[in-house]
Amino acid sequence: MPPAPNPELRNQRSHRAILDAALELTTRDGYTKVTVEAIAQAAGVGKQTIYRWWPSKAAVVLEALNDLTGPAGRVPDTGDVAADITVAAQAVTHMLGTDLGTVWRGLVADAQGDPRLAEDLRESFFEPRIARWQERLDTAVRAGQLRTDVPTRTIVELLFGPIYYRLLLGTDRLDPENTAARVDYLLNGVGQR
Amino acid sequence: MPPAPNPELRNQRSHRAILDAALELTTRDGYTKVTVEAIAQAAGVGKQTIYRWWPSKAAVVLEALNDLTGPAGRVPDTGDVAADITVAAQAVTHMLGTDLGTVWRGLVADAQGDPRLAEDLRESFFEPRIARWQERLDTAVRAGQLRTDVPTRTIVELLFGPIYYRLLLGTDRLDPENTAARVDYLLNGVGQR
Amino acid sequence: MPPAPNPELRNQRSHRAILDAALELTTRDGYTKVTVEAIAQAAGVGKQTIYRWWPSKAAVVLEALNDLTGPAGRVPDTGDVAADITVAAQAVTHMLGTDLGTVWRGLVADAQGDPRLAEDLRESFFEPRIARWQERLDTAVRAGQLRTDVPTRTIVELLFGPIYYRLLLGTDRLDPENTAARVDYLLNGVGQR
Amino acid sequence: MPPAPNPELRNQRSHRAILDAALELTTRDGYTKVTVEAIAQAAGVGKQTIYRWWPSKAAVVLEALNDLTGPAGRVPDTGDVAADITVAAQAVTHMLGTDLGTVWRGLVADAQGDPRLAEDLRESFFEPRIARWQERLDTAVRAGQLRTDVPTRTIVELLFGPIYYRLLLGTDRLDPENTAARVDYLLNGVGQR
DNA sequence: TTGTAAACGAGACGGTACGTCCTGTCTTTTA
DNA sequence: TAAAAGACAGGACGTACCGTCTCGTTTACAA
Repeated sequence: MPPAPNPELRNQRSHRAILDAALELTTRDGYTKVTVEAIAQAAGVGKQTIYRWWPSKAAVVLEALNDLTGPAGRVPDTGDVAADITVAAQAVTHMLGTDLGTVWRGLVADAQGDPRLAEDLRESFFEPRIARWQERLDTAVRAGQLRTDVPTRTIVELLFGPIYYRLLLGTDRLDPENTAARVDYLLNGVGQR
Repeated sequence: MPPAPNPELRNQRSHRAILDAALELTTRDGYTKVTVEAIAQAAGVGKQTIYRWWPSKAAVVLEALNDLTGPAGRVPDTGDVAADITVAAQAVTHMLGTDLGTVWRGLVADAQGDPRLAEDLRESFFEPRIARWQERLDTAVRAGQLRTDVPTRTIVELLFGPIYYRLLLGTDRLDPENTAARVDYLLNGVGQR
Repeated sequence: MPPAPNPELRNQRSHRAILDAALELTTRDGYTKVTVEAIAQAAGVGKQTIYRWWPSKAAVVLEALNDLTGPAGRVPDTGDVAADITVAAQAVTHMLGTDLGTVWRGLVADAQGDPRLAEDLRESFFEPRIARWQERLDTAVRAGQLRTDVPTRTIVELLFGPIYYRLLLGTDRLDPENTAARVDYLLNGVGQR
Repeated sequence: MPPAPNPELRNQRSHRAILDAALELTTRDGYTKVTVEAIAQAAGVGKQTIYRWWPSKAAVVLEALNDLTGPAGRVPDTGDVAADITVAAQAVTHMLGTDLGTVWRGLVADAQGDPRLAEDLRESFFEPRIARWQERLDTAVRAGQLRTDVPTRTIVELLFGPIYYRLLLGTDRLDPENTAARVDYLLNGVGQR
C-alpha cells in the first residue's frame, strides 16, 4: 500500500484549479467526454496529483459539485409547509435542468458501477439533504399539517423520486410547474374523496 | 455507408446465443465488467456479428432484458384500483431487487451518456409500460376512483419515481412492502385532513 | 496468459512501417529519446500492435537492425587470412562508426538490464556472426596460418573486444586504420622476439 | 542559475550514507531497479540532498564505486611483464565477475545515452587506469620486452577489450584463466611462426 | 449441381484512456 | 537556516476495450 498523502501539505492552488477545471470541462464538453488527463491539463497539473487526492474522475466532479452548491441548507420554514416545499423542490428542479443536471447524470451513471462512489454520493450529498428535508417535515407533522403515520423519509422520496425519474430516464422534461403540481397531489392525494 | 445487413439472413442460433450470453454474463459478473468481446466469446460468435445487429453492449443487454420480460402487459383490472396497482408495482419492485435490477442499473447508467440508447430505452421499455398503466388509471378515473384533474402520466411518475430513486441512488433497499404503503399515501395524500 | 497472436494474420504493411519508423526515429533523434508511442505514431499504427509482436522498444529496434543488415554473411576467404579479417573487421568498424553505431549502443545499453533482450541480442546477432568468423579462422588453422592451440572463439574476442570497447566506453574514436593495425599485433604478437 | 552549493557545507554523514546505500541497493536489487528515491530513503536523506551534489543516480553510483575501489593503483612491476599484467588483469576480471560487475554494467548502460556521464566515467575511472597501465607497459618497452612499434594504449585495449566484451555482451562467462591465456596470445601472437 | 453472395467465427488493427511509475524541481515543516 | 519529507509538473509506460477491418469458411438461395 502506498503511503497515504499528507493532506496538510496539499497545494491549495492546484486543488482549486482541479475543481474549477473539472466543472468547466464537464459542463462544456459533457461529463463522459472529459478525461482525467484533460482535467489535469486544463488545471495545469500533473495527472498524478489528481490521483493522489481522488480515486477517479467522478470523485473529483462530485467534490466540485459539492463545493459549488455548498453544504445542504435548511429548508425554508414560513409555517406553510406546502409553500415551503414547493419553493425548495422547484429550486432543485431548476438546478437539475441546467448544465449541472447533465453533469449530475454522469455522476449518478458512474455510481451505478462503482459502490465506493455511490456511497460517497449518498454520504456527501443525498443524506445531508434528506436530513434537512426531514427536519422541515417533522416540524410540519408536529404542527398538525401532515399525517403522523407516514415516515418523513418516505415523503422525501415521494417528492424527489419523480424529479430524478425524469432526470435519469428522460421520459419528460424537468419542469418547475409540474413539480409544484406534484406537491398538491402529494398532500391531498390523487384518489377521489 | 456500409450496406445495411439483411435481417432475413440473420442466424437465429447466434442471435439467441448472444442474448443468452449477455444476460448470463451481466448477471454473473456485473454489467460494467462485461465486454462485448466477452459476450461474443461466451456466445461462440464473432465480435462483428454483434456489431452487425446492435450498436453497443447496452443495446444487446436491453434486447435481452426486453426479450426476457416480454412485451408490456396490461395492468390487472379487478375493479379495485388500489389493489391492482399495489400488486403490479410490487411485482416491478421485486424484479428490480434481483440481479436483473443490477443489470438494469448498468443500462440506465450507459443511457446517461448515449442519447440513442436513452431513446431506445424509453421507446422499447418505458413508454409501452407507461401507456398500459395509463390505460388502467384512465379506467379508474372514469370509474370515479381517481381525481379527474391529475394527469394519469403524472400518477405513474409518482408511483415509479420513488422506486427508481431507490434503485439508482441506493438510499434505501427496494422493498415491496414500502411500495404498497406508498400507494396508500398517494391515493389519500400525506397531508392532514 | 493472453493468447499468443497468430503470426500468419500479421499485417505486413504495419510490420514494415514499424521497422522503418523505428530505424528512422532512433537514428534521427537518438535511441533513448524515442518512445514506443512515437514509433507507433510515425508508423501510423496503434501502440498495442507493437506490443502484440514485440516485448519492448529494444526488441523492435533489434529486429529493424537485423532486418537492415541481413543475416550474418560468410567472412571472405581469399586464402590470405590476415587480409580477409582485416577487411571484414574494418567493415564492422565502419558500420559502428555511423548513426547505426549509436543506435546499437542504445540497444546494448538496454540489454544490460533486460536478460531476455540480452539473450535475443546474442542469439539473433552475435552468435551467428561469431560462428561465421570461427569458420573462416578454422580454415586458416587447417591451412597452417594460425596456431592450433588457440580457440578460434577467443581469437574472435581479441578482434572484436577492442572495437566494442571503443564503441561502448568511448575512450577513442572508432577507426578502421587502427582496426587494421590490431590484426597485425594479434597475429604476430606484441612481445619482442 | 541556482547558486552552486558550497562543498564545505556538505554533510559528511549524509555523503557517506548515500554512497553506502547506493552500493548496497544496486548490488542487492540490481542497478536498474533502484531509484533515486529509494537511495535517499535508505540513506535517511531527502531526495533533494542527492540532487544537490550529483546530477543522477548513475553519478552517485559511479562515485560509490570509485570510492570503493580507491584511486587507480600502479600496476605491479616485478620485471616480468607477462606475469605482472596477467595478475593485474585477472584481478579486474575477478572484480567484474562479482555483483559489482553487474552494477558496473548498469553504469556503462546509462552512459550510452548520457554524454556527461560517459565523460565522467572516462575521466574518473578509465583514463587514470589506462595511464597506469601505459606506464607499466612503457617500462617493458624500454626493457626490450615489448615491440617498440605498438602504441601502449592499443595494448591496453587489446587486453581489456575482450573482458568488457564478455561483460557487456554476455557471450561467455568472465574467467580469470581465460584472461591469463589471452596475455600469452597477445604477447606471442596467434599466427603460426 | 453448382455459383455466388451474404453472414459468419476469428482475431488483428488504429485508436483512446486508463492508472502507475519515475524523474528532477519546488514547498513546507522540523530541528 | 539547513535538510528531511514529500507534493508537485511532466511524461512514458504497458494494459484494456472500443469499434472497424480483413480474413477464410459456412450457408442458402439462384441458375
